Amino acid sequence: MSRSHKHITIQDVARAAGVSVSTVSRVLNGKTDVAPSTCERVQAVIAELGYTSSLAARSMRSRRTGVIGLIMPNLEDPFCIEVLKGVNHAVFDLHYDLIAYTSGAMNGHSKASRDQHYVSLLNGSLTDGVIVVTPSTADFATSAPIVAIDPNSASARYPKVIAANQAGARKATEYLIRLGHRRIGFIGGREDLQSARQRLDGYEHALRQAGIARDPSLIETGDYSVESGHACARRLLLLPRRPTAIFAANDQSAFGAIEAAHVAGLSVPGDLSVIGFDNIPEAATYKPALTTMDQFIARMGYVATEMLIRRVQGVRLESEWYEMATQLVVRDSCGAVAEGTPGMGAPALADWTQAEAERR
Amino acid sequence: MSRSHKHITIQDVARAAGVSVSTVSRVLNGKTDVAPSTCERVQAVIAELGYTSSLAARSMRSRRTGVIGLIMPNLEDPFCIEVLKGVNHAVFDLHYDLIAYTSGAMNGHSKASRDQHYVSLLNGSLTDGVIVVTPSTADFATSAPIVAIDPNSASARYPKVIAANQAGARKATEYLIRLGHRRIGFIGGREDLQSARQRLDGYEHALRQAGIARDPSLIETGDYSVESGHACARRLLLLPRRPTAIFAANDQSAFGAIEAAHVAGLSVPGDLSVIGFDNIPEAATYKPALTTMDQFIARMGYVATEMLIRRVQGVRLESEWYEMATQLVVRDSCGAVAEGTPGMGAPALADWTQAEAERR
DNA sequence: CTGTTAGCGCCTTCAC
DNA sequence: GTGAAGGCGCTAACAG
Repeated sequence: MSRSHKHITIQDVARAAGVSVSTVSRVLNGKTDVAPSTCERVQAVIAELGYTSSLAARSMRSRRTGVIGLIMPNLEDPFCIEVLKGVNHAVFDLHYDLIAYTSGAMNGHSKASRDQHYVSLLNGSLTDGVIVVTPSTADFATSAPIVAIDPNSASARYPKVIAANQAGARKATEYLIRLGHRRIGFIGGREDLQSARQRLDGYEHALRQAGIARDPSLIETGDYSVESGHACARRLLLLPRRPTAIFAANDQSAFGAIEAAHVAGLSVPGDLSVIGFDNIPEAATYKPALTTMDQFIARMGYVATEMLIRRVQGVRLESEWYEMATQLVVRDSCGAVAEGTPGMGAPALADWTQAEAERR
Repeated sequence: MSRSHKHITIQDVARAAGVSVSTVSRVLNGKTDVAPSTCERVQAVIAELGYTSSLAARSMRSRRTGVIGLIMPNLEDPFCIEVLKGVNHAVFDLHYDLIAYTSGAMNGHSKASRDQHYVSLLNGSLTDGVIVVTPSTADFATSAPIVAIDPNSASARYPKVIAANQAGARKATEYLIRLGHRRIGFIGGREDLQSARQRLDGYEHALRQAGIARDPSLIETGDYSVESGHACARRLLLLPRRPTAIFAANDQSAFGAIEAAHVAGLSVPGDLSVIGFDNIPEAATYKPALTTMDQFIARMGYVATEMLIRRVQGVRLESEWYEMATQLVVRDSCGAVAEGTPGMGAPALADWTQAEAERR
């Protein structure tokens, strides 16, 4: 199988088969103008030598490489992982290859530096096109097809797929209202993301619709992390009149909020209802299982890949913009507001400080 | 920022800076023999044009590309995801770039076809080296450095990192024994994996040590999936004398086992103790939180990356073989065996069929 | 049908 | 210090 320790190239194949490199190249690319006998012989040699053409060389010479790139800001983020799964799936179905690219950014690499990496990949034309998750820039210097998932700016000029955030957030809030809640806290996310703003919109819209007065103190802004969810929820629960429900704009914030509730000695959903957004896999196994808005993240990845590959193949997209519908997933973290809910109208302060003290 | 729609190449930079391409190449690669003034000017032009050298061209010409590859068999697998995180982290710390490669395998692509992809990547010298997770082949036809994580065969000739599976499984089983369990079921995994066999070894070793007779009917072989864990546990629980505890050789099997227990109307850990292996993130949030052996998967990825990069840089490894220690993580899925545990000595059949019927 | 000839963008001698 | 020339592995015109 493996005997040589040197790269074996198209030349080696040509020599072994007694033909020229171009002939080998032809059979490699499935050109039809090759004599069957020659073709067969070359195939045999290729198989025997275990030769595979170099992506680097190939992509330098030809337009099409058959691989698409995925650029993700943060591999620790379940959202990205879900996207990755969906893209992976699509790439498989469509007979492409995937190269997932990350500049190792976990703690905020500078945007400029990340963009540098993006361009590097694109510029290299290593890939036929690229999917960018929550891009930090609205404008890439490249001619290669790009599709964005959950872009940060409405002005992005390339095709994008994004969830129906406004409608989803509205539905989530309405669900809480239907459960009898009137004081509903909101934990938002990174303000640079379009989706975060849309979810806040949806929340406010639902409240207005229900005739509930807007209370700015019920609106917290975090960064979509568990920690920030915890911190935001803590502030909410310390309010003179604490909310009976919290809508966290992503699942991780919701986890943080539930954590905070437990620290405060509040039970979920008994004393506090919490609804999330995303429906990441952990939501189903969390304790309590999280009621949330599914935005079908993996499917977003799948759709984005389809769009990209269509563009790569020169097909005009019927729409530059795909909106993924959302769906309420009812699990165990929300309940109807009880008549005499403890804490209703009083801060959870007492429980909290006691609980905190115990943790020391 | 982005104005041109054409790839801008080193030539463009050279022209704009009024120097030759070789000079640009020199400053690009930090050669010292360039006049400071020239260097500065070139840098400025590079920045202004937003130029980045093409990975494809670079990797074709020079030995070092500064990127390492990661080949994973299956993105749906939490194990792989964890490895990915660890590798990503290390790559960041060591100032390399990462290209994660997957042949889109979810449903078993043939091994041959996957290997084809592996070789393609390696052969292309796009990367300086590659990390392979649970490789399906013990022998790659390439000279590029490789490090394997959790290899399938002891005979693999390249450096590897693997958990102390035997010792870990022993500790897990001993823990169950210490809890008073005597009938301990085992749910194993893919037999092609070295790790799976080692875990079975550890289990049997611990039993022998404790003077517990070996009962082949207590040993089930699955494939590390939730479904197979469920199926295996079902068989175990249907035994004339069902086990009071189950050691599942990975966390997903353990989840499946817990599922099966619930379907049978058995509570965990009340009626049945279940311990896993891996400590994937879901283990902590599962209900009940899973007691398991931590094998520090992400750290395995980190270590593998360090080993690989050391090899890439020509440093001789002190050892070709890194064994990751394991550690017991006690959570809520195991309990002491109760005196009159219901079902002890009797199959769970009655409950089962009833429960199954209800699900229809 | 097949071989020959140009490069793709870049790095590396080797001159000047 | 800097430029010119050659070639990495491959594909895409051209010739035969």
